[in-house]
Amino acid sequence: MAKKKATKQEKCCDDSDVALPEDDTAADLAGLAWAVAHPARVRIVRLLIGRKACVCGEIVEEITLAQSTVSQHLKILKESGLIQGEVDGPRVCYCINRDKLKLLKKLIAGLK
Amino acid sequence: MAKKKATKQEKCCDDSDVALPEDDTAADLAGLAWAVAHPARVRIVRLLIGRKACVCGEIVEEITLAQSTVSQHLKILKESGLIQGEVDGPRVCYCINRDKLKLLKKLIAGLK
DNA sequence: ATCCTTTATCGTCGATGTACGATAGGATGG
DNA sequence: CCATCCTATCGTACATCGACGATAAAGGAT
Repeated sequence: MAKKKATKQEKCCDDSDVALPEDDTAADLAGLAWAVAHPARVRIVRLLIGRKACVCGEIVEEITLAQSTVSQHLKILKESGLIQGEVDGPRVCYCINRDKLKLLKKLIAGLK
Repeated sequence: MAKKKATKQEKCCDDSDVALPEDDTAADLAGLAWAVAHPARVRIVRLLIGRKACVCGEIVEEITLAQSTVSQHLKILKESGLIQGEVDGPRVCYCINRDKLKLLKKLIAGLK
């Protein structure tokens, strides 16, 4: 039962035994991809990339969502490590974590 | 009330008015990112990149999940456009959509 | 001390994701 | 035609997301 007789196809499915390389990065990539897997979060990330940093309130103005919803998205982004929040008096100043962004790019670019 | 007295910070938050460029791509990026936002799907994508193509059954063997679950992940990947399935007799042969993969890479790399 | 501003968290609701077993559908082989 | 193999889909259960309003918490400002 090891070899099929190739009834009609010859075109499909090579049997090369590609061991999946470093499977732990799958979770890393999934986590970072998940962070940008929502349009609002993509917009936030782009906004933060465009500026050096940005106060939460400004983000809420840009994104047409309730403040609490934006806050949740910020939390998700923060948990992924893609952004960082720094308390600045009564406000919170968010900025991109360039290293994480670089890692995301590397992992995506490494898909080959 | 337009300017704050800068009580203690000077370091934070530039006010440059960066209009978010092409917001429609946010949804595209979110959709593609969503496709790889799960470890199992990352593994599937990598598997399909490593080989030219792969039958569903082989994928099920590689991924330690029930066949029905793998089938669902394949469906999600197919809906994102990242992979394509071609019926090949009783089997289904999956392969990467290189164009979509390229688009994903482009969108991620364009995050700057 | 009190008010106001800013942000995070809570509670809720509906929708969706993730996982599984069971089952149906389609194609091949005997 | 019937049995078998492969895959998709269904049904279910639980967890989580995504959205909102309301509220709490923390830090100025008066």
